[in-house]
Amino acid sequence: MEELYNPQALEPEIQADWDAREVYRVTEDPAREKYYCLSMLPYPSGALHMGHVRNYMIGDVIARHQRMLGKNVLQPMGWDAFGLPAENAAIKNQVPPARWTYANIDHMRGQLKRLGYAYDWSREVTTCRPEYYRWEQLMFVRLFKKGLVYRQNATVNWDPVDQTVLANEQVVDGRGWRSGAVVERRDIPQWFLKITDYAQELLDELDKLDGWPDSVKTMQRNWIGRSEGAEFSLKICDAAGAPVAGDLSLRVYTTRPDTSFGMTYCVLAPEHPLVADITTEEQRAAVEDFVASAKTASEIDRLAEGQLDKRGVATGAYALNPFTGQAVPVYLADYVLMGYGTGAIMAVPGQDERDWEFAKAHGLPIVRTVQPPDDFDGGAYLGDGPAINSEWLNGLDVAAAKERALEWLVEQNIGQRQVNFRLRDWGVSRQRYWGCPIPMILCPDCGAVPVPEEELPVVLPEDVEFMGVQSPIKADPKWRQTTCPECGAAAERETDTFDTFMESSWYYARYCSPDAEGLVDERANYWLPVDQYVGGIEHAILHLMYFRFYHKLMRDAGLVSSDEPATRLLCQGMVVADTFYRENENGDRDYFNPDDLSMNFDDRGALAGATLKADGEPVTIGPVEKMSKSKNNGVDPVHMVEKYGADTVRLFSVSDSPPHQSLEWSEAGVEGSFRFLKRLWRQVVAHASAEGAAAELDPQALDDQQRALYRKLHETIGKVGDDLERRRTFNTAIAAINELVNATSRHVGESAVDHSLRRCVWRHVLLLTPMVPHATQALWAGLGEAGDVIDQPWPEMDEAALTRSSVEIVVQVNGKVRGRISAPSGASKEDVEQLARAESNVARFIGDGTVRKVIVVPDKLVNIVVAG
RNA sequence: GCCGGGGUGGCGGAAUUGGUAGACGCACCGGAUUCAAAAUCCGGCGAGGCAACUCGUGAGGGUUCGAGUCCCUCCCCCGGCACCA
Repeated sequence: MEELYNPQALEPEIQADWDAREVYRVTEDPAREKYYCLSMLPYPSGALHMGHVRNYMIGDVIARHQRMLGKNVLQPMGWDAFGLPAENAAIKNQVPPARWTYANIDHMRGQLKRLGYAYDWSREVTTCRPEYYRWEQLMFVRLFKKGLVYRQNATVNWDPVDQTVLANEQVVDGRGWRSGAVVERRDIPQWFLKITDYAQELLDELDKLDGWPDSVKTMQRNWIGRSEGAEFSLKICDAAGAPVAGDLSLRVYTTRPDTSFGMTYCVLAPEHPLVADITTEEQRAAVEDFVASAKTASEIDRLAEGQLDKRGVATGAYALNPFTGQAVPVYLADYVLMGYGTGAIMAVPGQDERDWEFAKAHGLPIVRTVQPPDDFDGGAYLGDGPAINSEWLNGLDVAAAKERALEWLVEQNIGQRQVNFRLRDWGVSRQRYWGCPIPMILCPDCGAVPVPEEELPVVLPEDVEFMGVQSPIKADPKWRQTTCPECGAAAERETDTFDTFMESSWYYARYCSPDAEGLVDERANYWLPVDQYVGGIEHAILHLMYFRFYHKLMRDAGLVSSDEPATRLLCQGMVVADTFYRENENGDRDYFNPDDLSMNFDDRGALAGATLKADGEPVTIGPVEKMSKSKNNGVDPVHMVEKYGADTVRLFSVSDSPPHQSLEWSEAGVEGSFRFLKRLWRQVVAHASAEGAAAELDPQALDDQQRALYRKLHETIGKVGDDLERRRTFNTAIAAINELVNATSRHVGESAVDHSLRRCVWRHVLLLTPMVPHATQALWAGLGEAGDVIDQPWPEMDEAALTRSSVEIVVQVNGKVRGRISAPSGASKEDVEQLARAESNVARFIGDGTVRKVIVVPDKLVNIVVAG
């Protein structure tokens, strides 16, 4: 065993050994309890950053701990390899997206291995490979046949110069990022998955996900946005309430049918199909004008410009309020969205803030139908109260009036109870090249026809010229042209590709049977559901919703048997760091990397200033922010591994804050972790060389001091296990181990029992193995122990070791600590009280006062309440 | 605006069920070692006070023998959603 801790020498050696023996490879074994620990797969952007390192450490600690607890642990890794950055890189570097992606994967795999993560690389998944995406295509074809897929027009950003669709992030200030042309909104046909069919189940089962953070569940609930109300029809009429030609009617959705008597107008969304039919001649020009302006200005643009005023126009038409028999005007306004409910509303300004504002802006009447409290002086009243101005509803509270109004609508046969969701169907078409081809054929006669299953996969050509304007498969007639599988006529392939969320919606299942002839095979049911999923909170809604949805699709296709894909979810915090910048002449900030700066500290050690090494001039210290390229505050993990070794980087990345909180990167902190490992190493080496052959410890032979250390050991075992498994607070687990190491180094006894005791403690470097697997392996071997640390059983806490003969009890007088006493463990209330009163300082504070009450918390605390 | 999570020393954070506030680490200070430095080891480290003590967990109030923890009012920060009828 080396005298000095030398991670650069020992880590690669241990990693090569793991690799050669494939120690993290697992197979299904029904006789053993399984544990599936999964971290969200990375996009192969080029190099690992600190965020990756910390994220994967969280999963690695859990996986390694579970393995030592005896479980059959699956921890896989793969690559979310399709996506826009590869296209951007292709343009910048003149490399085909595939080549750039595969090179990045090779590089990043090497980096992951250097950090020592316990992955089963035999199950690696790369989503841009046909062996992977062919099954995604098959699933899509089957979903199409099942009626869960449809094609419909949807709006995209269209660059009229480049003649291409742009992703939202490619639109800068309303212009195309390359061409600079003003981007248009254009409707083109796109593919949708019917996630809304599963809205209710996706909502209901959130209640069963006890192991998911509340924040994520709340976000999903809001996103699904279930609301209960009524849908009903109103007849279109003239201003006098007389019927118009064509017998038109308007259907509206409301959550407040109780307020129907207060309807003073109706509103249609600008895109509503009824608009053309009901608009009167006098209003036609104004309506067309409004519809055109509503199309150009997107909601988001207007929000950004603060234009939340209620724009709208009268159609000239009227609708008959079935409750009152009165005709109310029908307006058009862009505060009503075509995509929700029926795209039309009854407006009740007395009870709805948006309607109130519109009514005020357009001079429309307002009728209150719920009596507000006397002190209410606002506009629309949204609270509870008795119904007023509502004939047969008058006097009922909101809930009762809702029910009564609903019953009435059903009796009249004009409406019914209706549940609506905000959740939209999932648009999966992307007009990009670097994605999975959508396996559909567009036939002029038969329409959209799926590619026959036996012809899958539809392979995306990888060796292409790609300039970033036109997708190579859209540009290539040979790729496009095919024949219709149904009628045999000439037809064209769909040239859109899937949203990359499609690949990341089922990769976790593919890992279970990576070579299956199908999406998955029966092995999936051994591993699924995932026991612990780890990933960023930014995926709280989209990915984690699609992931749940796709699991249910696979379940309903008979592929998996569970209802939910993951039982426990941990969303890790960001890695953040100080920023440093100077303002340039344009008023923009030029950010500097900490590597290029000299830091100055004040008397108290706080960062007081920094200067650029290059010119010696000061820079401004900015706020602590997420490590990023744009803020130039990133630290290269590889550089850190070269300097300190993987174990130090691993240890620090989980030491300084709990996993779900952000971690402030501090090189001084990294050095602290490094110092700890060096200190541990020195002590174990000293023990192994001087006391190597110590006998097995006999707990009965311990004196008080020795027993105290032995107790500390077992307290630590208990705490670390609990922190790693239940609480997932790795920082406190590490702090506890730190305390144990400190206590052991202070233990100076030299007897044979002391030697045995120390040996017993040092064998428990096992507690650090999940965080620091290389160093603990070397120490384990150095202690003369055989085998791999990663396969040692997790230490068990000895309850008997925790017992104490006497305990220190805090004595309070009127809630303030006035003394400490030593009492036999488990002493009676009376005995403890007597000891407490006898303590001199306590006695002083009781003085002549009358003791009113004595509270005793056994073995912990006494509080003596004194009056006077 | 609505929803969720926070606010504790110079800093990151700990305090798990209402029971000793500040574990552990960083920074800093003092000492040992050294020709010297680095490294290492020992000690100190919330504020005020010689001390006894007093004060102290964003602000104010409350419940309690006892509140960082529970309740009410308010301020600030972070994240999500944002005309969803």
